[in-house]
Amino acid sequence: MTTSDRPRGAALRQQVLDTALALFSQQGYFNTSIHDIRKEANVSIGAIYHHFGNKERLAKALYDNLLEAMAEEVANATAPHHGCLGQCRAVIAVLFQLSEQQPQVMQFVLMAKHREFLREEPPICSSRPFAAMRLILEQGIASGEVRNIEPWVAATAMFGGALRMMNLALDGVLTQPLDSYLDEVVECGWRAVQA
Amino acid sequence: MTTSDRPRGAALRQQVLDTALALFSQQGYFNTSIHDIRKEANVSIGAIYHHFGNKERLAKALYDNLLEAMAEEVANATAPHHGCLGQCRAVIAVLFQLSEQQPQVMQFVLMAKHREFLREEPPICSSRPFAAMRLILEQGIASGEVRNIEPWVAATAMFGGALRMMNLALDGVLTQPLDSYLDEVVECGWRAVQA
DNA sequence: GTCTATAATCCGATAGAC
DNA sequence: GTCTATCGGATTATAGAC
Repeated sequence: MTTSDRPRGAALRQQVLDTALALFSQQGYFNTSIHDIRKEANVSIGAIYHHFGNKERLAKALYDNLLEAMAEEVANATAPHHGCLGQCRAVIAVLFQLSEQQPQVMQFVLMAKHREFLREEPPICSSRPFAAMRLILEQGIASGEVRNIEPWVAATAMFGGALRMMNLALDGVLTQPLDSYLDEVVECGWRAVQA
Repeated sequence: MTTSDRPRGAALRQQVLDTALALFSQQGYFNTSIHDIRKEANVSIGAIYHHFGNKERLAKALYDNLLEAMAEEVANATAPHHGCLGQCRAVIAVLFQLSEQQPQVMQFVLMAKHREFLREEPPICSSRPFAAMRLILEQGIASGEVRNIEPWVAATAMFGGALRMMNLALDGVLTQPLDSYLDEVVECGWRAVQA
């Protein structure tokens, strides 16, 4: 305890990111001070500012990392599938899994209002994973698997229910694990858009 | 200008609420100081604290007022309808209208993360309008109009797409007015759940 | 009820030693 | 790179006159 268990270098940087994620997702960005992070991560204020410059850039680094990782997960999940339904199901399945296994990540990446603290950030619907989801529906329309409706409507119809279920799960409203609803949620989304 | 155009009494109170809504919805709760509200509303700090006690109670008063009003709008919209589809359509129609006519209200009531600044507030999905939406689907299941699926799944499938479309509209992503998507959105939601 | 002036606190960020 | 100590500023809230 006394003899500096403190991380250093890259490990320190990661420790700060992990702690920031935990606190931001639990309390929100504005309810979390740099001092809170310093204390919880067992590092110094100076180290945090050395690595990240300021509080907003810390949040941005965290957001970029996690969003990119999520985009990768989504891309990997859909890769094996070629049909529109299969891809949609894979996306929802991986999002549900992430919501259960890394709820803090989903809370921070999908449910937070980033634009309140990351002033220059575009809306999340234009980010990589969401663009991928919209593209899947556009391709489904092109191939005739999906009805010929407005692409935004198709994407929100297919995934809107799933996203709201994730919201409920993260808010602790659901009694059953999210995975147990997967089949029904996919079925509903697909019925909404299928040709 | 000089001779005190300032509101007083109940008018002052409402002026503060209106200004708080505008600033909270545009900048977020934490990016808005009491002094910002004081300045924009053309009232004194003392008056604000006299009427509301503190910043959080101001936000709570605003939230309660607007949520209650929205619940009323939803209730009034559904009242003339008896079938499940008609009620669902009426709910989405009124939510779309409110999103266009009072975007700040929808931004603050539906899209903000209240629990970050209203610590004791339950999740919004348990609020009156959302409970009403879920009830409509439960009744639809009971009457056989809706497939026999988990009520949460049914409610999120029916309304999740519409809520995401509202999100897109409020983020300025959509080019067309929200109303123009109404038919397709309702159609998708209903296909998702209909028996 | 409304006002101004100010108190008390907290926070983000920096300085400078090591 | 990491640390501690501290600064400057902003914010919430209060005090007390009117």
